[in-house]
Amino acid sequence: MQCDRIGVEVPKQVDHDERRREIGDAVCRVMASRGLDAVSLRHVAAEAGVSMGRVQHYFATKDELLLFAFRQISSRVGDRIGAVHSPDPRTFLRSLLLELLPLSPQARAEAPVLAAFLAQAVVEPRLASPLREGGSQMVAFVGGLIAQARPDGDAERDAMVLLAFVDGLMMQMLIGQVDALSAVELVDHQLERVLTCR
Amino acid sequence: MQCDRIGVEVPKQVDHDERRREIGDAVCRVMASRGLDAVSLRHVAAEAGVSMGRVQHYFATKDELLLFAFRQISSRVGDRIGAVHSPDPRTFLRSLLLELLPLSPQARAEAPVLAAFLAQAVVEPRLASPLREGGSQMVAFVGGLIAQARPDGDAERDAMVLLAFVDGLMMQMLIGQVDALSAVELVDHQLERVLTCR
DNA sequence: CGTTTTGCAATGCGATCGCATCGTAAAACA
DNA sequence: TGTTTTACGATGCGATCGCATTGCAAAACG
Repeated sequence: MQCDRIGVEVPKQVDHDERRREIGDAVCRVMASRGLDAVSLRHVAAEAGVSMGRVQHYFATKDELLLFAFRQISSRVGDRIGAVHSPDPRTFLRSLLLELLPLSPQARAEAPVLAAFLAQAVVEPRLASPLREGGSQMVAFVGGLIAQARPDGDAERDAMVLLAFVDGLMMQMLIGQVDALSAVELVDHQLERVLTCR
Repeated sequence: MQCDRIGVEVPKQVDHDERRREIGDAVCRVMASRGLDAVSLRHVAAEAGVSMGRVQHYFATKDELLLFAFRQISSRVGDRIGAVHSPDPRTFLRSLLLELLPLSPQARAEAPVLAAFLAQAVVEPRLASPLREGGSQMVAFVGGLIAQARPDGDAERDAMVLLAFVDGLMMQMLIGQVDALSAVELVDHQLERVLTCR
C-alpha cells in the first residue's frame, strides 16, 4: 500500500499541518475568551478536545505553540486583508481599513487574539519584530492607495495616521467603548478628511 | 505616647497607604518589564524588596493587588493629564494628546502598564468598565476643546477620532514601530487637519 | 509476514503558583 | 506594667504549571 498522499514526506496517515492548525485554533480560542495567561497546555488540549499528549506531540514547547498560533492568526489576518480589492483606490482604502476592525465574524474572532499578542509584543521582541514588519508593509501599501486617490501631500504620513487610528479604534471596540456602527462612521469621516483636505 | 500622625484611624507606626503604593509600584514595574503574566506575589515582593508575607499583609488576594495597581496607574495617568493646562484651546489640545503618548519618562514608564491592562480589559469587564468611563470623559473634554478651537463640525466625533488615533499611536510606539519624533509630527499633522478642515 | 516507525495516551516530576497558618517582636493601650 | 493589637517573616499546602518519560496500538515498510 502506498502513502495516502502523493509527493514526498507526508508522514503516515494524518495531516500533520492540519493537526497543528487545529491546536493553534484552540490556542486562539482560549486567548480570545480568557486572555493570554490562560493559555496552558492543558487548557489548550481541553479546548481542542484532545489529550495533552497530542499537543506535546505536535509542539515541543509552549513557546513554540504560542509562536505558531501567533503566525497563524497573523497569516489569517494577512490573507483576509489581502483578499480585499477594488478598482477605485478610495473604495479599496475604505474596505481595507474596515477589514482591520472587528466587524465581520472572522475579524471579531481574531481581534481579541491580535490585541493580546500586541500587548505581549510590548515586552517580547520576538513578537514585536514581525508586527513591525507587517505594519511597515501596510503603511507602504495604504500610502500607495492614498497617493493614487489624492495627488499631493505626504501619503505615507497619512497612511501612518490612518493605521494608528484604526488600531486604536479596534482596541476601543474590543473594550466596548465604540460600537460597530459608530466605528464605521468614524472611519468614513476620517477617511473623507484625509482624502479631501491638504 | 501618641500616634505619630494627627487625626484618626492611622494604624500604628507605618503609613498603610504608602506601603500599599510601594507594592503597587512594584507590580507596575514587573508588568512593564515582563508583562502581566509575570506578576506573581513572589515576583512583586522581590521587585519591591520586601517579603512575600508583607505583600499578603497588605493585599488579601492577588486579584485585589492587581486591581489596586490598575487604579493606581489610572489615577496617575489621570493626574498627569489633569495637570495639563493652557489658555489657548489649540495648545491645550496638543499638550493633552502628547501627554497620552510615552514621551516623558513618567509616561514611558506608565504606557506599557496601561497597554497590558488594556489588553486584559478585553477579557475582563472589571477593567473594561473604568476604562470606558475614563475614555468617555476624555471624549467629552477633548470634544469641548475642539469646539472651542473650531466653530462648527461635530466636535465629539472628532474627539473620538483623535483619541483613537493617539491610542493606536501609543501602541505603535510601544512596539517600536514609531519613534518619539515621528509621533509628535503625526499628532501635529492630524491635529492641524482636524482643526482646519471641515 | 516481521520489523520499524509513527501517533499518540498516560503518568510522573520538579518548579511555581496563590493562599492559609503560625509565630513573634514591637508598638499601642489600659 | 501587663495586655492587646499590629505588622509582619516564615513555613507549608494543594493545585497547576511545563516538560520528560514510558508504553503501546496501528500503520508503513521490507
